[in-house]
Amino acid sequence: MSVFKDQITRIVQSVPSGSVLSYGQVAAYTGLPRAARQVGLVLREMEEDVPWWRVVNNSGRVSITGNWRADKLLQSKLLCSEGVEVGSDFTFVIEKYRFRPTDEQLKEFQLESDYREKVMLKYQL
DNA sequence: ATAATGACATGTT
DNA sequence: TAACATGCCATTA
Repeated sequence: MSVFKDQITRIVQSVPSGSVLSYGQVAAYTGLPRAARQVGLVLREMEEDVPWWRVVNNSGRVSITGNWRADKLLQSKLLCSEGVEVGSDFTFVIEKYRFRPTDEQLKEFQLESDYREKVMLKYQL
């Protein structure tokens, strides 16, 4: 298992029920802010105990495709069951549910302090 | 080594 | 708004 996958696992597992975060956000927390696409590729093969459905497109929509064990409808249902109001067009107001880690949580992602501040700025509303 | 492949993001039309 | 184009980069073939 690569470090990248390992980090993604930890990050996604730290997201509470009812919250969501974008692929780019996950990427940013791994220290590779431009690796959003890879996050999706990794999630595709992820373990069962990782709440993959809380990871969404930054524009506020469920964008999952080409996965044999999960599709947009399943993800939408899972999110709805957690209180995220997903419309029939698979969109929702992301800023209403976006996961905003505490300083403590961010530190657990082991990022350098100056980089950590940038990430904080980018994803606070 | 090299090249193709995307559950993306962002800026331009 | 929404569609399109371009940049990205860890994996895999």
